[in-house]
Amino acid sequence: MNKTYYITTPIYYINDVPHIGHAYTTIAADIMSRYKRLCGYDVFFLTGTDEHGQKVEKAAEQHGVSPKELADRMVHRFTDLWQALNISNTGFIRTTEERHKKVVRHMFEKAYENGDIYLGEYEDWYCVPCESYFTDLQLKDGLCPDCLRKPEKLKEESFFFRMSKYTDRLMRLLEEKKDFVMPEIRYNEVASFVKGGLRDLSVSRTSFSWGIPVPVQKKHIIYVWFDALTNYITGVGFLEDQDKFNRYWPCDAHLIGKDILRFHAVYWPSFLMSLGVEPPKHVFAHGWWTIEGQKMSKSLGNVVDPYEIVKAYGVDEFRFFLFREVPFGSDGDFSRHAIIHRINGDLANDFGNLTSRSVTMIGKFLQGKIERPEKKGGTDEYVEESVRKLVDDYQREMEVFAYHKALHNVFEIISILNKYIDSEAPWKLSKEGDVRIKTVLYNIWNSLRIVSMLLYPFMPQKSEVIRKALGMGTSFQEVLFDNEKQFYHPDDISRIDKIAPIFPRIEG
RNA sequence: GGCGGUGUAGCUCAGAUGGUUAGAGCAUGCGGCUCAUAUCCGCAGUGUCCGGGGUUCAAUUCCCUGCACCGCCA
Repeated sequence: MNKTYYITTPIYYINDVPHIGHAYTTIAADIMSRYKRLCGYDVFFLTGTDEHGQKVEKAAEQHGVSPKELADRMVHRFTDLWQALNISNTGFIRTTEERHKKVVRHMFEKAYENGDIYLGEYEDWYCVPCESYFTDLQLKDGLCPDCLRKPEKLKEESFFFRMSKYTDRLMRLLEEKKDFVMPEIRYNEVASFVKGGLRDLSVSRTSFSWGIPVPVQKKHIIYVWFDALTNYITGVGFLEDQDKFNRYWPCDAHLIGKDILRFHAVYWPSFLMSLGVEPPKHVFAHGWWTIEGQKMSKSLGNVVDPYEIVKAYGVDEFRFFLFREVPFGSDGDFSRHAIIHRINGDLANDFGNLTSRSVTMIGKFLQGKIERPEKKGGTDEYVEESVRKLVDDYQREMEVFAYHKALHNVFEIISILNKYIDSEAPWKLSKEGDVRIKTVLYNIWNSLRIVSMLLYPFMPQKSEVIRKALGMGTSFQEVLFDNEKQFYHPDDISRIDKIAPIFPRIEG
């Protein structure tokens, strides 16, 4: 394998309780990873946890343990969830790991040698729960604009990164690569931000100690972004395994929420420029979920626990819903009603029922075998051509993270198949002893096999079940998209027959 | 305050270098089939395409302006 693909999620703050937002980004990355593997890529998929900072330090104090102990305890909340959600990450990084600290120190030293780091003084308002600094102007009636709690006034010595120096180079990067930031609306935001000129960035703090000390002056702790973002190069072996690093870097895509766009699209590339490392190819910022029409917040108590959704509706159903319901990149609303509606409409009625009726007919009319077509007629040609075209469209959309459009194409195929069955009425062909029934069921079988592959990145488990129901002995993990998207006659499949509903309707 | 976005059927949205009856899904009503998970298929709709003005033979689509909502920045 010589084609590689490297995709990341942000590293999640270890102190957070994982919610639908964390799940969303991670599933999105998993979908692309699985899709790229199908296409024959050697995929590196990195996620992890950000474990430094004042909040962890304070929480540890409260629990009477060391910050590292606390982190060790908390990290399972994420790793367990990724297992429950069927996340196929190939790497997991924690910022407390030695390999990471080494890279952060190296990056700092390099920048220092370049003259990109200097000692200055930092004065601002700091909100502890949000771990964010605000200027006077940003405060809302003297309170933190995010959480409306009272911030602390801080004035301290701090190291600064000379980001201002990189304004022009970033501008050039943006002009040369219009898809550096996706979707377009986010690109525009970043471009206008950079155009306004970049200010130097405070990259150290003396107000807490849980973090990576500045190499030249240990009382300073390297501050969040200079530490956290670095994980993306640590995770693929920077300084440790140069071959691996060269193999995967530059990263194909950093998937993030829109709230951390600036850090990824502006700070991170400028850090890399200072280090003399290529910037990533794409940064994709997605939107936010509201819950039952309301903003998700701890105080409202409406934070959605992904485990509960999975328990209530199923992993694949949840994964599917997130990307079928809303264009990837836009905001969306999660509601009980909406997910049930999707499951019943798209999965049970359209797709599940199509699968059921198809395998039953193959069992009943062809004794569970797929025969070679002998005669064409009706809309046979149309179906095959449509599938071919829609598969191409699907691939085009997947390439640009337009998951919703990709899924739209899949459901277009499903709709065509339901109509095809209706118009060709295999039960009638069977009764009349028309050999074209072989052709019709051959087309349905092939189309369905292809559809299950197209849905595999979104619903890995259910797709395998369907593949098996279609008599296939191999799993999607051993299959190549380009081979599998063809219509072919299978000669070594097991007998196909009626199966229990794969997506039962949810009543009530 | 600066920059950008959005406003189209009951709901969610698509759309047209300006040109015959403006589309899809869902929801609603009626009809059909029986292979299928009371599933599927067909038919039927309804729209001041945000308001106002302009350009044009012709604008919902272009321009200006107003209103509403949203995002980024200060």
